[in-house]
Amino acid sequence: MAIRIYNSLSRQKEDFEPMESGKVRMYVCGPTVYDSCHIGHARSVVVFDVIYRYLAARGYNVFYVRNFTDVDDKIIARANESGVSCDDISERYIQEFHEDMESLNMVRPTMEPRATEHIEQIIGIVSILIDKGFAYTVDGDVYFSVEKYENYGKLSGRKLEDMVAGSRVEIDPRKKNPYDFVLWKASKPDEPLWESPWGKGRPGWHIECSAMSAEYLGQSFDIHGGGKDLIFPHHENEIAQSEAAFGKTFVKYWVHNGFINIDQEKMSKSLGNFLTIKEIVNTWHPEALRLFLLSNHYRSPLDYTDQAMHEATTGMDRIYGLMARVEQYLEKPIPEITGKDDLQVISDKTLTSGNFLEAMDDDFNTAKAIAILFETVRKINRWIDEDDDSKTRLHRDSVIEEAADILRIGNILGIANLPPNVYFDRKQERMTTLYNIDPSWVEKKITQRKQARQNKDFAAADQIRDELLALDIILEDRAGGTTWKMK
RNA sequence: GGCGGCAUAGCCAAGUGGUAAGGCAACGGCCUGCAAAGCCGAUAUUCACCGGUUCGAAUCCGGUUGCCGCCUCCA
Repeated sequence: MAIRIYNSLSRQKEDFEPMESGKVRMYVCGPTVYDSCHIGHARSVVVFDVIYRYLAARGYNVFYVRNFTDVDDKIIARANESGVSCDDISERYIQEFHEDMESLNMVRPTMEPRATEHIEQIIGIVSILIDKGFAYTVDGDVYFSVEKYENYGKLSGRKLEDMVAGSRVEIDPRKKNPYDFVLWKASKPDEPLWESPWGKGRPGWHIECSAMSAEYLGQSFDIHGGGKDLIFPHHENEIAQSEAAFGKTFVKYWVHNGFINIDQEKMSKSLGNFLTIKEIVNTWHPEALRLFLLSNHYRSPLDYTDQAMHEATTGMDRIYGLMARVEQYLEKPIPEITGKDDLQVISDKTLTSGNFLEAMDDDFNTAKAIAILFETVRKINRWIDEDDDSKTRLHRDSVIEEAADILRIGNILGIANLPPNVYFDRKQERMTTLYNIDPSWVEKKITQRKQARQNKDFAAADQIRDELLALDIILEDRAGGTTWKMK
């Protein structure tokens, strides 16, 4: 059973066969580090995180590169605005990016190279392109000549002729074709610069990815990913540069994730509807965000709303609620049940529940995978319900087996891997802070209510419960005592 | 103007030829002092609309309508 991946280049799903058997080389465009990361970055990064985890779980040895663009007009603008160096800006946002990634439970890529650390390689490729006649210099700038590369437009599905006709591109008289793009920019005052054969300057945007991917993955590699918006011009230009320079197929499978809207509106700075990862994670549990992001197919657009996050939160509560219940049922903590096995290889035989692998093999259908996860949750809840009356624990083995599946599936989706009490404690902490509620006061109320219930004074007990409910605090009377949670 | 995508229950959403997953919400039942949680049950004769192919279509083809994205920095 082969993994099938939708290839943006061929516009169809293809059987996945890596160039080198058992090994996958994957490059994903990382952020330009001039500002905080937003939910759009989160989606891209979570999608490829799951793809990475899944390929690893399917037994591939995955070499995963995600770059930082740390030299760029926007970084320079930021630096000049705030009177600090470009390095200060990029350092600061790289660090912030790593914090965000950690909060989202992201696996670190094999390499996280920076553009500025590969100037030598960039100059090397630009030189090759000039030597081969694909690039030309003007006043210290170097441009790629799109007309010289015959396949220009093959990824984005455009023809040069069509594009020039209805073009919105400003005409730069120094370019031979309006779609020629800059490989090397002559430096202006107050800009970072490097020595080059064409004078002092800095790399253009697209060339760094060609240079860094070649450096770590080779001139041909398996998977190149990024947001849909990067198809044109960024990835189109990468193909042109790399294939022109190296004379071989650049990438076998192009994978692009869809965009996020906020309340049905395109997210943009001008509309002021930008949501940073930090803002979201302050309000919602990071795993709820992951669940939300993975609940749609990765190529579809996805609408971020408070309601959607609420639903995802309820979903995570349900999963962790089940896990807590399993612990109670088996009288041991979850990690003991399964053993701690991060990214272990899984096969048809490993998983007993549903067709998780089938779902994921089909172009990483995480929505379907999540459905299987919930079906498993329901199944286990049912078994435990059935066993509640008996001392025989008839379903004990099945519960163990399928609870382990939940962890394995969760491990690939990057959710449900916390001990349940940690999840609920953190959630409660976050909520009580957010709502400004004192947990010890709640405990006091619960004790009062317990007293009332023991005295069969249910009116008083219910009054306390209503009082707490008014503050969005929900009580649950369980065998072991009353627990509470925030709505 | 060019290129591409989407339209499935109140909402979100999977499903690309064999008779509609899953989640949220709401409803009925079990459980409970009552709740909550959990479980069970009933919920789309039907997949924007029209036509075609087929024994059979949400799924393929043609057309219509509506929404969206890219073509400029963008995940």
